[in-house]
Formats: sequence, structure tokens, C-alpha cells
Amino acid sequence: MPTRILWFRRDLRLHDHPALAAALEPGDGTAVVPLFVVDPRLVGAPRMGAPRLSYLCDALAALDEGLHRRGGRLIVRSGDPRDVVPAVAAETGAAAVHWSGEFTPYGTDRDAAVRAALEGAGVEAHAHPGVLLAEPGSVRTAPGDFFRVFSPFQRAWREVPLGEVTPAPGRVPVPHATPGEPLPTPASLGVSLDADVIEGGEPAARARLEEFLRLSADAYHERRNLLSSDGTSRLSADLHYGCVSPRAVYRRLDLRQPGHKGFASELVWRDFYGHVLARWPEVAITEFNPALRDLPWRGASADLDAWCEGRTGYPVIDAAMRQLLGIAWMHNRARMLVASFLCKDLLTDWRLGEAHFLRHLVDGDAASNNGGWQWAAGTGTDAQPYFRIFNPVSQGEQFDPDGAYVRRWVPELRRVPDRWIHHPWDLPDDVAADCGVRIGRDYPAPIVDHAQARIHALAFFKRA
DNA sequence: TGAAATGTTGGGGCG
DNA sequence: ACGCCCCAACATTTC
Repeated sequence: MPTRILWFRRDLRLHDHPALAAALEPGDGTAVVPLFVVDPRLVGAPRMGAPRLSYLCDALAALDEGLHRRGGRLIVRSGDPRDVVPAVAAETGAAAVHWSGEFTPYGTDRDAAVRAALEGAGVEAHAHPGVLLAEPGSVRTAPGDFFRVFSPFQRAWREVPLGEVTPAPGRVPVPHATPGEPLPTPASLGVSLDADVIEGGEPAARARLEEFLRLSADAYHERRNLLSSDGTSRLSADLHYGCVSPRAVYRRLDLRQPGHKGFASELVWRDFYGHVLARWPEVAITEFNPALRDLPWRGASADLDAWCEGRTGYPVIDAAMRQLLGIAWMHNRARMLVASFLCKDLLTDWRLGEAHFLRHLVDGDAASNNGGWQWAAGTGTDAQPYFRIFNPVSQGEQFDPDGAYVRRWVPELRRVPDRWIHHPWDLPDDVAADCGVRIGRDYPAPIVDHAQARIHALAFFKRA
């Protein structure tokens, strides 16, 4: 009986899984070893955080349960995949290892090394699509390079065939008792969770997709920017860990509906930044735009600490940063606002914000996170121009008009009337006394004056 | 997926 | 009736 390994990584699902389907070909006679490798270099990385590990543990448990119902189980091993994957192949006599292609710098290097080790031992290695809608490299300009601008990328993206969604396999038979470790838990991985993180795993992800389609997708284009409403999909972590396939999401959309179309466009952004990181892996470390590589960004500072902890004195910024710590997720509009504030108002290195996000977000994704930060900093592909600077007061008034978002996450401002909720420093003394907010005592004074900061930022970038 | 500064227009108040 | 001013509303330019 031929044996193959399905090496799970960021594709922790059973449905619409091209690599799994390929490993199970041609059908009944094939046994598959479903393997997950707990890689200490990823788990222990400074940019890894408890929220993502919590989601990962949920997802592995759910995957194991799904496999169990299909006659198999998930084999968990700890160690460097370069050693572990070939070792499991040797133990099980596997003829081939299948996985879903990865495109981050670390993942690309790791996969090349694993492939070399396997092939050196006479084991086939096969990478399959499934992490993105369009594989990196499948969307190109007429001359054949990758796109640097989103709109033409999206136009060309539409021409790439997606294929149809495939069902989960009925059975995934494991060949024989393959030794594995217990499923990891946050505790076993050495982290403790402070945030209230969503439940991870394929069933939870699929339930969230259904809820989004039922409740929010139709009005997505109108409500996705409202900070306090459930207008977004909340599928970011599910997509990051592959608990739902992007294709299975995309195929459920009715692109004639403006809401669905708007959401589809966000999935294309995800593909865009995947392409960018695959083509220019250096963006993970340095600015995409070479002309902006030597800006004198500020490093660690008391201002950075205030930003991280949500006490900048700007209500919408503080609400967003506290939302991040509270539920390990932040509204996308809020991400843009706080990123603009860190880069433009505080002139702080975008890499510090990027790292903070990766550590605290349940959906922290190397490609999308980096793309978003370089966009905000104005250093990336298709980035916003340096003079585009968000005003935290007017953005707050625009996207949190009744202050519900601020009041949810900055409870000390709960009693501030709508009129001042986004600029409480203007509270008249008598009103301030009424609602129990004395600036500098109950809520911080703004750490910078936005109008001044804006002028500084313009000068900062103009010099470059 | 900006915001502020500057320019233009047109209605209304008023002498 | 007319000219003048003010200014809100909108458009354009600039960063």
C-alpha cells in the first residue's frame, strides 16, 4: 500500500485542499500520514504571540477530530522540519510528501531545504496551491514581471482560473501506528493568553463564513469601515491558518452584489501582498521603495509605549490599540488609523508597529501585515503618498460617529457627550466635571499635537 | 483607503 | 433696483 505524507502548515482544513486531495490520489489504496510539525523557530519567534498560538492549537485539535472521524489522526512532531519531515518519511516508508506552497521568506527557504533533504533520500516532494486564490507568479504584467500597483494587479487577477471547490475526503486512512506527540496547548507551548481570542479551527471558521454571508456580506461595502459595527467578515485568522480556503470563500460570493464585490476585492488584496512578498522577500526587512530606505525613523520611546498601550490621548487611536490587546484583533479601518499615527504623527519606525501587530494579532500574517504597514508608512508597493495623513479626530467622527467604538474600549470616556468624544481635551470644564473626565488625570492629554505633528511629518518626508 | 489651504460661486442682508 | 459684502457650500490645488 503506497504511503504519502500530507505535511500541514497554514492549511489546517480538510475541505477544498488540493494537497490533501493529491496525497489521497488515486483513492482507496493510498494511506496518508497527516503530519504537523511544531517548529520551535516559528513558535519561539519574537514576533509570534499567544493569540496566534491559541488559534493554532484550536485548529490542530479540530483537524485531529476531523481526521479521527475519517479513520485517521493527526501526527504531531516537534523539531526542525528539515529533520522531522525526512525522518517521518523514512519511518513510514512514504514515497512522497505533499504540502500547500508557502511564499514567506522563512517558508520558502524551509521548504527548499526540506525538499532537498527528501529528494536526496529518494522521496518525492510536491507543493500544491491552496494558500492564496492565485498562486504567486500566476498574475503578471504583460512583460512578465509582478505587479507593483493593486488596480492593474486586480484586472489581471480576474483572468486567472480558480477552479472549483472540492469536498473534504470521506476517509483519510493512516497506514499504521505512527508515533506522535500530544496535541499542543498554549501552556505546552509556553505562552499564557491575556486576550479574549476567537475559537480557531475549521468548523468555527466555516460557521463564521456562514454568519458573515447571512448577516454582513450584503452591506459589506457600506458598513465595512464603521468601527463599532459587525460589518466585516472576521475571517482573517481563519484565512491565515487556512481553516477555510480562500476559494471556498470566494465561490460563495455573488459578484453582482456590491457588498460581495467589495469583499472579494479584499481577498484580492490578500493575494496582491502574497505576490509582493514572494517576488520581493526583502520587503519583510526593508522598504520596498529604495528612495525611502534611510529615513531617520524614531526607535523605541515613551511615545511608542503609549501607542502600544492605548494611552496616546486620541480616543480612536487608544480604542483601537486596546481592542488589539483585548481581543487580539483590530478593525481594518482602525489598523490604518493607528499605523498612520505611529508612522506619521510619531515618526516611529513602521517595523516596530509591524512587530507589535504580529505579536498581538490572532490573524498576524507576514505578507498582509507587511503590506499594510508599508502602505501606511508610504514606503511600499502602491503605497499612500507621504502627504496623506489621517486626522484621528475627523476619522473618528467619520467612522465612529456616535462614539460607540471609543466607549466600548476606552471606558473612562463612556460618559463624554458625542460632541467631544473624539476630542475630549476640548471639554468645557463644567461638562468635564459632569462626566468625570479631567484630562491628564482620568484620561491622558494628547501625547502630540496632530496639527504640529502633521507639519513635522511633511518636512520629514520631504527631505527624503 | 486624506486633509488643509486656496479658489469660486451664488444667495441673502443691507445701505 | 443696485452694488457691495459676507460667508456657506462646493471645487480645485497643494502637501
